[in-house]
Amino acid sequence: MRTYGQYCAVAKALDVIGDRWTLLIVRELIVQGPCRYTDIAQGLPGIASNLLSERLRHLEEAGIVERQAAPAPVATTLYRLTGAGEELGPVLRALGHWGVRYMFDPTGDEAFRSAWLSFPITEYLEDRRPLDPPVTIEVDTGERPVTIEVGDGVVTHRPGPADEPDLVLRGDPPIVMAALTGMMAVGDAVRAGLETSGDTALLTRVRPEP
Amino acid sequence: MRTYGQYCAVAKALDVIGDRWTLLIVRELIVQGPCRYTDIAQGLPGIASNLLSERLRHLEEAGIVERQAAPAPVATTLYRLTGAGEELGPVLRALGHWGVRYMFDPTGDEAFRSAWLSFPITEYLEDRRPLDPPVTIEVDTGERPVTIEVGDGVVTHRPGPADEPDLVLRGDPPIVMAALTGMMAVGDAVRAGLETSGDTALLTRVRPEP
DNA sequence: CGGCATCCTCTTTGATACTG
DNA sequence: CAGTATCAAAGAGGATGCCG
Repeated sequence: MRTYGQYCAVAKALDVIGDRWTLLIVRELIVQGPCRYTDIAQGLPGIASNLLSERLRHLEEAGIVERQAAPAPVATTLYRLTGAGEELGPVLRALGHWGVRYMFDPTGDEAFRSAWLSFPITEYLEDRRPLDPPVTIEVDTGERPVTIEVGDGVVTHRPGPADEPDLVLRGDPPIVMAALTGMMAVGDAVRAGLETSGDTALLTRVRPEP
Repeated sequence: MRTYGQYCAVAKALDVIGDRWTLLIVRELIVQGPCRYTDIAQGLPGIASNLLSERLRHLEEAGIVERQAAPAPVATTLYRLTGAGEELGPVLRALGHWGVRYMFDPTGDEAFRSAWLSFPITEYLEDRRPLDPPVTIEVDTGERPVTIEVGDGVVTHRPGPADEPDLVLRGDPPIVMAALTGMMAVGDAVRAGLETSGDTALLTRVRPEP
């Protein structure tokens, strides 16, 4: 294991989770919850199987991930974060917060999983009118749909379609991001390819202050 | 440039600052402020010169670092963080906060710069008795001394010795860290090699709640 | 000196194939 | 499904040389 050899909290953190792919594995375990090897792999398009295997072993030795022996019916190993692993949440949120600036560049042929929206949603959206009745927004980007529920001052989200959405946003991930976060006016977003159904005025409920 | 090719805020952040050494260069520019190539290099023991050069170029292209042409007398280039670079502060603080858990292992022959204490100090110490008169603590680890000033509810620190310290802590970095943060009782720390002069009871002023 | 560029060796990675 | 095995390519680390 290659270390920086520095007595510094930042360097020591990077010694443990600074290798390529490592933090993205933690990301998958945070947004997906405990899951199987193949679930992690499909959330990390491009990773080589040997690397995923090696990184998981390293994370286990470091006490960040633990593998849970097969429960009777599933008969497979589950990977889950330990307490120390969960405590990496703030690191990932800080990275995601900083990285949102790159989400509005036109995406070429990048991979996308709607679970990754978790970071922008929890970091950027807020319930700006907590006293108004709850609202459901469905986001549909071609991948799995995501449902955002807004009400009582909190914004939550979950995978899957909404039963009776008040608003549906459909389009490529960057255009949906721009519309959700207010980087682009709804009219401009629609002209750029966003499809909507429902009350687009509801977006002002969740967008961050300009 | 190698990217993850994922439309995800975290992955895109790591595309830019995920390479080896990159975040540590940003760390140096945060704790040292704007400085010269050699100042960065001496804060990064072990880095190869070509890597530092390449990373700085990359950071400049990414708009995280800017180089300032030689002011007349110094006749050398200064590197400084841009706004986007400063905004990496929360990322480094989150990493440092998480990494403090590794600061209490016995250090073998790790490099140490007292400027690196900046992260534990600002993350962990607080003024727990803001109404008491101000207090000055000097930390001396063999490297450059650091002075911590506590008063009016804020904890500040600066390089260099204190004029009239109320307390001086002297010893190897891990033992000083343990004493400062309260991971170890003062008596145990002294038995483990800590030297003190002044009023060790002042430590309760800054240590985090147990 | 400060700020690199080059060359060389060694380690890590990425892509693919294969196995219990 | 959950990995290992193999191997070519890329990157890291170290030494040295160059140039204002």
